[in-house]
Amino acid sequence: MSTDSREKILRAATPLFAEEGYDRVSLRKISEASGVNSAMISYYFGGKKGLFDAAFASQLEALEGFLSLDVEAEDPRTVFRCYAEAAVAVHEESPYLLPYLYRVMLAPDGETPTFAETIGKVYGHLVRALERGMAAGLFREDLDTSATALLFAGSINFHFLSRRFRDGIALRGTRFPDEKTYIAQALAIFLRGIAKEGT
Amino acid sequence: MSTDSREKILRAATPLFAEEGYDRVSLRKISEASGVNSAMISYYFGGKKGLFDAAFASQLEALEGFLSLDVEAEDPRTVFRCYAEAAVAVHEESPYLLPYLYRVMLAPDGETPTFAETIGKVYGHLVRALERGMAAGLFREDLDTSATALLFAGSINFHFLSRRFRDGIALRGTRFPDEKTYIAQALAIFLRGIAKEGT
DNA sequence: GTCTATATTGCGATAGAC
DNA sequence: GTCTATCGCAATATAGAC
Repeated sequence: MSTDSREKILRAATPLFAEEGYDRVSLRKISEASGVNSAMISYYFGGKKGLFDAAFASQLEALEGFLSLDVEAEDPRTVFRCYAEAAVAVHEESPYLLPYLYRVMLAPDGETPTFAETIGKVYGHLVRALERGMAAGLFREDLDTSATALLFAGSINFHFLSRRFRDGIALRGTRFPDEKTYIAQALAIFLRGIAKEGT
Repeated sequence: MSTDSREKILRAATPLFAEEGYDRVSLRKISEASGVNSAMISYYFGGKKGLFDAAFASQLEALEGFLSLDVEAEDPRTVFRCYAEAAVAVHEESPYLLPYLYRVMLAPDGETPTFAETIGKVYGHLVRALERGMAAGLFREDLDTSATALLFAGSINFHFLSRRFRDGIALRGTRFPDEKTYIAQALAIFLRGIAKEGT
Protein backbone atom coordinates (compact mmCIF):
# COMPACT_ATOMS: atom_id res chain seq x y z
CA MET A 1 0.00 0.00 0.00
CA SER A 2 3.11 2.22 0.00
CA THR A 3 2.71 5.60 1.69
CA ASP A 4 -1.03 5.32 1.48
CA SER A 5 -1.01 4.59 5.18
CA ARG A 6 0.64 7.91 5.86
CA GLU A 7 -2.29 9.68 4.24
CA LYS A 8 -4.83 7.59 6.10
CA ILE A 9 -3.24 8.45 9.42
CA LEU A 10 -3.09 12.15 8.63
CA ARG A 11 -6.68 12.23 7.45
CA ALA A 12 -7.94 10.48 10.55
CA ALA A 13 -5.82 12.46 12.98
CA THR A 14 -6.59 15.95 11.70
CA PRO A 15 -10.23 16.15 12.80
CA LEU A 16 -9.52 14.25 16.00
CA PHE A 17 -6.84 16.67 17.16
CA ALA A 18 -8.97 19.65 16.22
CA GLU A 19 -12.04 18.40 18.03
CA GLU A 20 -10.65 16.73 21.09
CA GLY A 21 -7.26 18.32 21.50
CA TYR A 22 -3.79 16.89 21.57
CA ASP A 23 -3.95 15.26 24.95
CA ARG A 24 -7.31 13.60 24.53
CA VAL A 25 -6.36 11.83 21.34
CA SER A 26 -4.32 8.71 21.86
CA LEU A 27 -2.28 6.95 19.23
CA ARG A 28 -4.51 3.96 19.75
CA LYS A 29 -7.54 6.05 18.87
CA ILE A 30 -5.89 7.35 15.71
CA SER A 31 -4.90 3.83 14.82
CA GLU A 32 -8.48 2.65 15.11
CA ALA A 33 -9.93 5.61 13.25
CA SER A 34 -7.47 5.29 10.40
CA GLY A 35 -7.36 1.53 10.25
CA VAL A 36 -3.60 1.67 10.28
CA ASN A 37 -1.45 -0.03 12.88
CA SER A 38 -0.36 2.33 15.63
CA ALA A 39 3.30 1.50 15.14
CA MET A 40 3.11 3.19 11.75
CA ILE A 41 2.58 6.56 13.39
CA SER A 42 6.06 6.58 14.81
CA TYR A 43 7.33 5.08 11.59
CA TYR A 44 6.01 7.92 9.44
CA PHE A 45 5.87 10.87 11.77
CA GLY A 46 8.44 10.07 14.42
CA GLY A 47 5.89 10.21 17.20
CA LYS A 48 2.71 11.85 18.32
CA LYS A 49 4.05 15.40 18.31
CA GLY A 50 5.34 14.96 14.78
CA LEU A 51 1.93 13.83 13.63
CA PHE A 52 0.25 16.77 15.30
CA ASP A 53 2.63 19.24 13.68
CA ALA A 54 2.05 17.67 10.28
CA ALA A 55 -1.71 17.83 10.70
CA PHE A 56 -1.55 21.42 11.87
CA ALA A 57 0.73 22.48 9.03
CA SER A 58 -1.61 20.95 6.49
CA GLN A 59 -4.40 23.15 7.79
CA LEU A 60 -2.30 26.30 7.80
CA GLU A 61 -1.90 26.05 4.05
CA ALA A 62 -5.45 27.27 3.73
CA LEU A 63 -4.26 30.77 4.62
CA GLU A 64 -2.02 31.05 1.57
CA GLY A 65 -4.83 32.54 -0.45
CA PHE A 66 -5.10 35.60 1.71
CA LEU A 67 -1.34 35.89 2.03
CA SER A 68 -0.90 36.11 -1.71
CA LEU A 69 -2.90 39.32 -1.77
CA ASP A 70 -0.87 42.35 -2.83
CA VAL A 71 -1.67 44.54 0.12
CA GLU A 72 0.16 47.56 -1.23
CA ALA A 73 -1.92 47.67 -4.38
CA GLU A 74 -5.40 47.14 -3.02
CA ASP A 75 -7.79 49.59 -1.49
CA PRO A 76 -7.22 49.14 2.25
CA ARG A 77 -10.87 48.36 2.76
CA THR A 78 -10.60 45.60 0.22
CA VAL A 79 -7.93 43.93 2.32
CA PHE A 80 -10.40 43.56 5.16
CA ARG A 81 -13.10 42.31 2.84
CA CYS A 82 -10.66 39.77 1.44
CA TYR A 83 -9.73 38.61 4.92
CA ALA A 84 -13.38 38.10 5.73
CA GLU A 85 -14.02 36.23 2.49
CA ALA A 86 -10.93 34.15 3.04
CA ALA A 87 -12.09 33.30 6.55
CA VAL A 88 -15.35 31.90 5.24
CA ALA A 89 -13.62 30.00 2.48
CA VAL A 90 -10.95 28.69 4.79
CA HIS A 91 -13.50 27.48 7.23
CA GLU A 92 -15.41 25.67 4.55
CA GLU A 93 -12.51 23.91 2.94
CA SER A 94 -10.37 23.60 6.02
CA PRO A 95 -12.75 23.43 8.96
CA TYR A 96 -10.11 22.30 11.42
CA LEU A 97 -7.85 25.31 11.16
CA LEU A 98 -9.58 27.46 13.74
CA PRO A 99 -9.78 24.86 16.48
CA TYR A 100 -6.11 24.13 15.92
CA LEU A 101 -5.24 27.76 16.00
CA TYR A 102 -6.93 28.44 19.27
CA ARG A 103 -5.64 25.33 20.88
CA VAL A 104 -2.13 26.34 20.06
CA MET A 105 -2.84 29.84 21.29
CA LEU A 106 -4.10 28.51 24.59
CA ALA A 107 -1.36 25.95 25.02
CA PRO A 108 1.80 27.36 23.51
CA ASP A 109 3.94 24.54 24.79
CA GLY A 110 6.05 23.15 22.04
CA GLU A 111 7.60 25.14 19.28
CA THR A 112 5.36 26.12 16.42
CA PRO A 113 7.58 28.19 14.15
CA THR A 114 5.56 27.74 10.96
CA PHE A 115 2.47 28.72 12.80
CA ALA A 116 3.96 31.86 14.31
CA GLU A 117 5.39 32.87 10.98
CA THR A 118 2.14 32.40 9.09
CA ILE A 119 0.02 34.21 11.62
CA GLY A 120 2.58 36.98 11.74
CA LYS A 121 2.23 37.48 8.01
CA VAL A 122 -1.56 37.58 8.12
CA TYR A 123 -1.35 40.06 10.92
CA GLY A 124 1.17 42.15 9.02
CA HIS A 125 -1.22 42.42 6.09
CA LEU A 126 -3.94 43.80 8.32
CA VAL A 127 -1.65 46.27 10.05
CA ARG A 128 -0.31 47.49 6.72
CA ALA A 129 -3.80 47.99 5.35
CA LEU A 130 -4.66 50.09 8.38
CA GLU A 131 -1.56 52.22 7.96
CA ARG A 132 -2.30 52.81 4.33
CA GLY A 133 -5.93 53.58 5.02
CA MET A 134 -5.02 56.10 7.68
CA ALA A 135 -2.44 57.73 5.43
CA ALA A 136 -5.00 57.95 2.65
CA GLY A 137 -7.50 59.64 4.91
CA LEU A 138 -9.96 56.78 4.72
CA PHE A 139 -9.71 55.70 8.35
CA ARG A 140 -9.73 57.55 11.63
CA GLU A 141 -6.35 58.85 12.62
CA ASP A 142 -6.54 57.78 16.26
CA LEU A 143 -6.36 54.07 15.51
CA ASP A 144 -3.73 51.92 17.14
CA THR A 145 -2.91 49.64 14.25
CA SER A 146 -1.83 46.65 16.34
CA ALA A 147 -4.91 46.78 18.49
CA THR A 148 -7.25 47.35 15.57
CA ALA A 149 -5.82 44.49 13.53
CA LEU A 150 -6.24 42.22 16.52
CA LEU A 151 -9.75 43.47 17.07
CA PHE A 152 -10.73 42.77 13.50
CA ALA A 153 -9.22 39.31 13.33
CA GLY A 154 -10.81 38.46 16.65
CA SER A 155 -14.22 39.64 15.52
CA ILE A 156 -14.18 37.49 12.44
CA ASN A 157 -12.68 34.41 14.01
CA PHE A 158 -14.81 34.41 17.09
CA HIS A 159 -17.79 33.28 15.12
CA PHE A 160 -16.04 30.10 14.09
CA LEU A 161 -14.42 29.58 17.42
CA SER A 162 -17.66 29.73 19.32
CA ARG A 163 -19.66 27.65 16.92
CA ARG A 164 -19.53 24.38 18.73
CA PHE A 165 -20.20 25.98 22.04
CA ARG A 166 -23.17 27.94 20.72
CA ASP A 167 -24.75 24.99 19.03
CA GLY A 168 -24.08 22.38 21.61
CA ILE A 169 -24.22 23.77 25.07
CA ALA A 170 -25.27 27.25 25.91
CA LEU A 171 -27.34 29.73 23.97
CA ARG A 172 -29.52 26.95 22.72
CA GLY A 173 -32.75 28.27 21.34
CA THR A 174 -31.03 31.39 20.07
CA ARG A 175 -31.06 31.65 16.33
CA PHE A 176 -27.73 32.45 14.81
CA PRO A 177 -27.30 33.65 11.29
CA ASP A 178 -25.20 31.68 8.88
CA GLU A 179 -21.55 32.42 8.32
CA LYS A 180 -21.99 34.78 5.41
CA THR A 181 -24.55 36.91 7.20
CA TYR A 182 -22.44 37.16 10.31
CA ILE A 183 -19.28 37.97 8.42
CA ALA A 184 -20.99 40.56 6.26
CA GLN A 185 -22.34 42.28 9.31
CA ALA A 186 -19.09 42.14 11.23
CA LEU A 187 -17.34 43.65 8.26
CA ALA A 188 -19.91 46.41 7.89
CA ILE A 189 -19.74 47.35 11.57
CA PHE A 190 -15.96 47.32 11.59
CA LEU A 191 -15.48 49.35 8.42
CA ARG A 192 -18.03 51.87 9.52
CA GLY A 193 -16.40 51.99 12.94
CA ILE A 194 -12.94 52.79 11.66
CA ALA A 195 -13.99 55.13 8.85
CA LYS A 196 -12.99 58.75 9.06
CA GLU A 197 -15.73 61.05 10.29
CA GLY A 198 -17.98 62.22 7.50
CA THR A 199 -17.89 59.33 5.07
CA MET B 1 -5.45 22.89 59.83
CA SER B 2 -9.14 22.11 59.24
CA THR B 3 -10.40 23.00 55.75
CA ASP B 4 -7.42 25.21 55.16
CA SER B 5 -6.10 22.48 52.88
CA ARG B 6 -9.14 22.79 50.68
CA GLU B 7 -8.33 26.41 50.06
CA LYS B 8 -4.68 25.70 49.40
CA ILE B 9 -5.58 23.11 46.79
CA LEU B 10 -8.05 25.39 45.07
CA ARG B 11 -5.63 28.29 45.02
CA ALA B 12 -2.85 26.20 43.54
CA ALA B 13 -5.04 24.43 41.01
CA THR B 14 -6.81 27.46 39.56
CA PRO B 15 -3.86 29.03 37.74
CA LEU B 16 -2.48 25.64 36.76
CA PHE B 17 -5.68 24.56 35.04
CA ALA B 18 -6.00 27.93 33.33
CA GLU B 19 -2.46 27.98 32.04
CA GLU B 20 -1.79 24.39 31.15
CA GLY B 21 -5.23 22.95 30.66
CA TYR B 22 -7.09 20.16 32.35
CA ASP B 23 -5.16 17.28 30.84
CA ARG B 24 -1.69 18.67 31.38
CA VAL B 25 -2.17 19.21 35.08
CA SER B 26 -1.78 16.09 37.19
CA LEU B 27 -2.97 15.66 40.72
CA ARG B 28 0.67 15.17 41.68
CA LYS B 29 1.50 18.59 40.29
CA ILE B 30 -1.32 20.20 42.21
CA SER B 31 -0.25 18.36 45.32
CA GLU B 32 3.28 19.69 45.00
CA ALA B 33 2.20 23.24 44.16
CA SER B 34 -0.21 23.39 47.06
CA GLY B 35 1.87 21.48 49.58
CA VAL B 36 -1.12 19.30 50.36
CA ASN B 37 -1.13 15.54 49.99
CA SER B 38 -2.67 14.40 46.74
CA ALA B 39 -5.13 12.13 48.49
CA MET B 40 -6.82 15.22 49.89
CA ILE B 41 -7.96 16.22 46.45
CA SER B 42 -10.29 13.29 46.20
CA TYR B 43 -11.20 13.78 49.82
CA TYR B 44 -12.37 17.35 49.32
CA PHE B 45 -13.42 17.47 45.68
CA GLY B 46 -14.25 13.89 44.84
CA GLY B 47 -11.67 13.73 42.09
CA LYS B 48 -9.90 15.77 39.48
CA LYS B 49 -13.04 16.78 37.59
CA GLY B 50 -14.64 17.97 40.79
CA LEU B 51 -11.65 20.15 41.54
CA PHE B 52 -11.68 21.60 38.05
CA ASP B 53 -15.36 22.44 38.29
CA ALA B 54 -14.84 24.09 41.65
CA ALA B 55 -11.96 26.17 40.33
CA PHE B 56 -13.95 27.17 37.27
CA ALA B 57 -17.01 28.12 39.28
CA SER B 58 -14.93 30.31 41.56
CA GLN B 59 -13.73 32.26 38.55
CA LEU B 60 -17.20 32.64 37.08
CA GLU B 61 -18.28 34.61 40.11
CA ALA B 62 -16.32 37.53 38.72
CA LEU B 63 -19.06 38.07 36.16
CA GLU B 64 -21.69 38.77 38.79
CA GLY B 65 -20.93 42.48 38.69
CA PHE B 66 -22.00 42.85 35.09
CA LEU B 67 -25.00 40.59 35.59
CA SER B 68 -26.36 42.79 38.35
CA LEU B 69 -26.73 45.67 35.90
CA ASP B 70 -30.32 46.70 35.28
CA VAL B 71 -30.27 46.44 31.53
CA GLU B 72 -33.79 47.80 31.08
CA ALA B 73 -33.00 51.03 32.84
CA GLU B 74 -29.67 51.96 31.32
CA ASP B 75 -28.86 53.68 28.08
CA PRO B 76 -28.15 50.75 25.72
CA ARG B 77 -24.73 52.17 24.93
CA THR B 78 -23.95 52.18 28.62
CA VAL B 79 -24.52 48.44 28.75
CA PHE B 80 -21.72 47.93 26.28
CA ARG B 81 -19.46 50.33 28.12
CA CYS B 82 -20.19 48.46 31.33
CA TYR B 83 -19.40 45.16 29.73
CA ALA B 84 -16.08 46.52 28.56
CA GLU B 85 -15.26 47.96 31.97
CA ALA B 86 -16.30 44.74 33.63
CA ALA B 87 -14.05 42.78 31.27
CA VAL B 88 -11.04 44.80 32.33
CA ALA B 89 -11.93 44.56 35.99
CA VAL B 90 -12.65 40.86 35.76
CA HIS B 91 -9.39 40.23 34.05
CA GLU B 92 -7.48 42.10 36.70
CA GLU B 93 -9.03 40.43 39.69
CA SER B 94 -9.71 37.12 38.07
CA PRO B 95 -7.11 36.61 35.37
CA TYR B 96 -7.89 32.96 34.95
CA LEU B 97 -11.45 33.33 33.77
CA LEU B 98 -10.81 33.78 30.08
CA PRO B 99 -8.45 30.85 29.60
CA TYR B 100 -10.94 28.68 31.45
CA LEU B 101 -13.78 29.94 29.39
CA TYR B 102 -12.16 29.23 26.09
CA ARG B 103 -10.90 25.87 27.15
CA VAL B 104 -14.40 24.85 28.04
CA MET B 105 -15.65 26.28 24.77
CA LEU B 106 -13.13 24.25 22.82
CA ALA B 107 -13.65 21.07 24.77
CA PRO B 108 -17.29 20.93 25.79
CA ASP B 109 -17.04 17.41 27.08
CA GLY B 110 -18.50 17.19 30.50
CA GLU B 111 -21.53 19.03 31.68
CA THR B 112 -21.02 22.65 32.63
CA PRO B 113 -24.48 23.83 33.58
CA THR B 114 -23.39 26.75 35.74
CA PHE B 115 -21.12 27.94 33.00
CA ALA B 116 -23.75 27.75 30.28
CA GLU B 117 -26.26 29.52 32.49
CA THR B 118 -23.92 32.36 33.39
CA ILE B 119 -22.74 32.95 29.85
CA GLY B 120 -26.31 32.80 28.65
CA LYS B 121 -27.24 35.59 31.02
CA VAL B 122 -24.34 37.79 29.97
CA TYR B 123 -25.27 37.20 26.40
CA GLY B 124 -28.91 37.99 27.10
CA HIS B 125 -27.92 41.36 28.52
CA LEU B 126 -26.09 42.29 25.34
CA VAL B 127 -28.89 41.13 23.06
CA ARG B 128 -31.44 43.04 25.09
CA ALA B 129 -29.36 46.21 24.96
CA LEU B 130 -29.20 45.90 21.20
CA GLU B 131 -32.95 45.45 20.93
CA ARG B 132 -33.61 48.48 23.07
CA GLY B 133 -31.08 50.57 21.19
CA MET B 134 -32.61 49.66 17.85
CA ALA B 135 -36.10 50.40 19.12
CA ALA B 136 -34.91 53.76 20.44
CA GLY B 137 -33.41 54.69 17.09
CA LEU B 138 -29.88 54.76 18.45
CA PHE B 139 -28.58 51.78 16.49
CA ARG B 140 -28.81 50.72 12.89
CA GLU B 141 -31.96 48.78 12.16
CA ASP B 142 -30.31 46.08 10.10
CA LEU B 143 -28.46 44.51 13.01
CA ASP B 144 -28.86 40.86 13.77
CA THR B 145 -28.86 41.00 17.54
CA SER B 146 -27.44 37.51 18.13
CA ALA B 147 -24.62 38.04 15.71
CA THR B 148 -23.84 41.52 16.95
CA ALA B 149 -23.76 40.49 20.59
CA LEU B 150 -21.40 37.69 19.71
CA LEU B 151 -19.27 40.05 17.67
CA PHE B 152 -18.96 42.50 20.51
CA ALA B 153 -18.15 39.94 23.18
CA GLY B 154 -15.63 38.35 20.87
CA SER B 155 -13.95 41.66 20.16
CA ILE B 156 -13.46 42.45 23.80
CA ASN B 157 -12.47 38.99 24.94
CA PHE B 158 -10.07 38.32 22.13
CA HIS B 159 -7.58 40.72 23.56
CA PHE B 160 -7.31 38.75 26.76
CA LEU B 161 -7.49 35.42 25.05
CA SER B 162 -4.59 36.18 22.75
CA ARG B 163 -2.39 37.81 25.31
CA ARG B 164 -0.09 34.96 26.03
CA PHE B 165 0.23 34.07 22.42
CA ARG B 166 1.04 37.63 21.41
CA ASP B 167 3.61 38.10 24.11
CA GLY B 168 5.24 34.75 24.01
CA ILE B 169 5.36 33.34 20.55
CA ALA B 170 4.31 35.20 17.49
CA LEU B 171 4.02 38.91 16.91
CA ARG B 172 7.05 39.54 19.01
CA GLY B 173 8.41 42.96 18.43
CA THR B 174 4.97 44.38 17.86
CA ARG B 175 3.96 46.87 20.48
CA PHE B 176 0.54 46.32 21.90
CA PRO B 177 -1.33 48.91 23.85
CA ASP B 178 -2.38 48.16 27.40
CA GLU B 179 -5.77 46.78 28.23
CA LYS B 180 -7.53 50.05 28.81
CA THR B 181 -6.37 51.53 25.53
CA TYR B 182 -7.39 48.47 23.59
CA ILE B 183 -10.77 48.21 25.24
CA ALA B 184 -11.48 51.89 24.80
CA GLN B 185 -10.70 51.67 21.13
CA ALA B 186 -12.67 48.49 20.58
CA LEU B 187 -15.64 50.11 22.27
CA ALA B 188 -15.34 53.26 20.20
CA ILE B 189 -15.13 51.34 16.92
CA PHE B 190 -18.03 49.09 17.85
CA LEU B 191 -20.36 51.84 19.04
CA ARG B 192 -19.58 53.95 16.02
CA GLY B 193 -20.10 50.92 13.80
CA ILE B 194 -23.56 50.10 15.08
CA ALA B 195 -24.79 53.69 15.44
CA LYS B 196 -27.64 54.84 13.26
CA GLU B 197 -26.56 56.86 10.26
CA GLY B 198 -26.18 60.53 11.04
CA THR B 199 -25.15 60.50 14.68
C1' DG C 1 -7.98 15.19 58.46
C1' DT C 2 -3.76 13.43 56.93
C1' DC C 3 -0.57 10.28 55.07
C1' DT C 4 1.64 5.94 52.89
C1' DA C 5 1.26 2.45 49.92
C1' DT C 6 -0.63 0.51 46.21
C1' DA C 7 -4.19 -1.06 42.80
C1' DT C 8 -5.42 -0.27 38.22
C1' DT C 9 -5.50 1.68 33.94
C1' DG C 10 -3.91 3.77 29.87
C1' DC C 11 -0.34 6.12 27.62
C1' DG C 12 3.72 6.59 23.85
C1' DA C 13 7.22 4.13 21.98
C1' DT C 14 9.87 0.34 20.01
C1' DA C 15 12.23 -4.35 19.27
C1' DG C 16 11.98 -7.73 16.26
C1' DA C 17 9.47 -11.24 13.32
C1' DC C 18 7.60 -11.31 8.82
C1' DG D 1 6.01 -1.55 5.18
C1' DT D 2 3.43 -3.95 8.45
C1' DC D 3 2.29 -6.28 12.57
C1' DT D 4 2.49 -8.38 17.48
C1' DA D 5 3.97 -8.08 21.81
C1' DT D 6 5.53 -5.68 25.37
C1' DC D 7 8.34 -2.32 28.04
C1' DG D 8 8.45 1.54 31.09
C1' DC D 9 6.12 5.14 32.79
C1' DA D 10 2.73 8.29 34.72
C1' DA D 11 -1.90 8.92 35.53
C1' DT D 12 -6.23 8.81 39.00
C1' DA D 13 -8.05 6.87 42.74
C1' DT D 14 -8.52 4.53 47.19
C1' DA D 15 -7.84 1.31 51.25
C1' DG D 16 -6.40 1.56 55.56
C1' DA D 17 -3.07 3.03 59.32
C1' DC D 18 -2.56 6.99 62.25
